[in-house]
Amino acid sequence: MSVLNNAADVLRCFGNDCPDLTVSDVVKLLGMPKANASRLLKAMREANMLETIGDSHRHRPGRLMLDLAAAYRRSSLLIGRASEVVAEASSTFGHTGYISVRDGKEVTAVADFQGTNALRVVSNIGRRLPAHLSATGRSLLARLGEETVHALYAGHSALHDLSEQLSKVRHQGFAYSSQEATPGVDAIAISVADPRTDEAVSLCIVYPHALVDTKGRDEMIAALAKGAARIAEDLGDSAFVAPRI
Amino acid sequence: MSVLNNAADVLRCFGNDCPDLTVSDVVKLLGMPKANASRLLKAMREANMLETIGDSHRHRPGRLMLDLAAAYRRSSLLIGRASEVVAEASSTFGHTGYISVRDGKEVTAVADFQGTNALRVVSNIGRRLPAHLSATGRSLLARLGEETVHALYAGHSALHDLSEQLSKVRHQGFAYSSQEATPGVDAIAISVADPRTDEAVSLCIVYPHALVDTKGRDEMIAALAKGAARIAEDLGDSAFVAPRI
DNA sequence: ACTTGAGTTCCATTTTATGGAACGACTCGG
DNA sequence: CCGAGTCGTTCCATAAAATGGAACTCAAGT
Repeated sequence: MSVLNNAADVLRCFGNDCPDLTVSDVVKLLGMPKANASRLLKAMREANMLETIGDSHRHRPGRLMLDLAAAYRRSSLLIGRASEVVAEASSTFGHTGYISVRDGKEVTAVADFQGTNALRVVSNIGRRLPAHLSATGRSLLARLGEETVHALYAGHSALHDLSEQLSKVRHQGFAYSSQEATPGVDAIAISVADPRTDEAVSLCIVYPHALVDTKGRDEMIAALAKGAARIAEDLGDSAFVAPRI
Repeated sequence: MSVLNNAADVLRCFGNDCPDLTVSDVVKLLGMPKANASRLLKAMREANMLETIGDSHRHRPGRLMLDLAAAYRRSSLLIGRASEVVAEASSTFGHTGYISVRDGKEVTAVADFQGTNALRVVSNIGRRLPAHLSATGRSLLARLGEETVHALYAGHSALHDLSEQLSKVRHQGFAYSSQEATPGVDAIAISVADPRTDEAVSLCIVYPHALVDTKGRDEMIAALAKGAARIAEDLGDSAFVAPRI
């Protein structure tokens, strides 16, 4: 089913900095004969996997794709439970929260809860980030064994640093970052898993560095920790480490 | 490219009340030989369009699909502008807001903004609703010509009622529903379009009926109307009707 | 009018999908 | 422990696709 793989490759092109695609974009990005690219996009259009923007030749994901992320969320008890916790914490503290999943060396947010404070971190749902460069990602990587992480990041220059960070996360029970991915933005993240389905998600709160002191941070960690601990207990996540602040 | 169509049909199965699919579900729903269903799901799995839940035979949309809704949002200036307006209104009034698009006779939310009030309407992003049964849908249908609506709803028993409702919407410049789709929930919706791309979106606020009187409702209409009017002006939406309260 | 670039269509060849049937894995009830 | 039922996968010859080079259209830009 090489068409399917080609179609998937096209969809993968809609990355962080590519809101739309033309036939020649696809030719360039995937190195495909343009006859194929043309027919492929046409077929994807007819299947509602893509749609053209206005009457231009630019394509974006089609209506069919709009509901799938929601279906993903609905398929997972774990995501639902985690969303309740983060929604509550986001509402209480006024900061933006996420639920994220890991996919190899990347993490993606699957749900977001906008903060209510005047100064808040803007949601970036649907953007893939390198797992090792964010608190969310590290909280998820920390769930993997030391060896698994080594295998995943074999040959990666950041492996040594990462290992140290992860053992700290494993010990603390939460991941923390201060102004790492974005200047002025701090994040806390706690992961929890559903052993029945092998899923792991990260509960994350992001907030402006200038607005929160250590005490405020610890209150948020405690709030997430409490919710995560209950989820871990209910679903039987024996690997869960209760955060120690 | 019939595989693509079959794959699209499978994805379409992830509707409102179907969080996951097995091979036999696909056989039943699509009337496909089970050999094909088995191979199709396998291929879709390998293309990351689907993934299995844990080690069961149940499938849900794959990681590849998670970012596409976000890519759709990013591809549209109109959605971005509309999101700003609704986020602001949602934050000001504390009620939940949406941005929705129409797809034939259905509407889907593409972005949502959770309310902050203790009693608020829970977001239902990614659920397809019949356009004629919601304020959001009617605000979008009202943009179509009378004839287009007739063609779209030809033979539909609700056509007569709908026509009346739509002419009211056209005249008022906004759509309103009280306890229509959900008991106790009211909604206001205003649509605006980008003539450059032929897109139309609906800006919508939903709120508990018991919490808002006519004055409060009119304030929200005014807030949405102001934002929508600015978008209409900036993008050149000449069909926009400024709401009269 | 000529060039350039993007997109589509054509056609013979190769590759892939199709679906009936056989097969393997698992569950339930006796 | 057996057999019926359900579910999913694999096999195979046939039928139906995708493939890619080249020709073609269309719309700028010079």
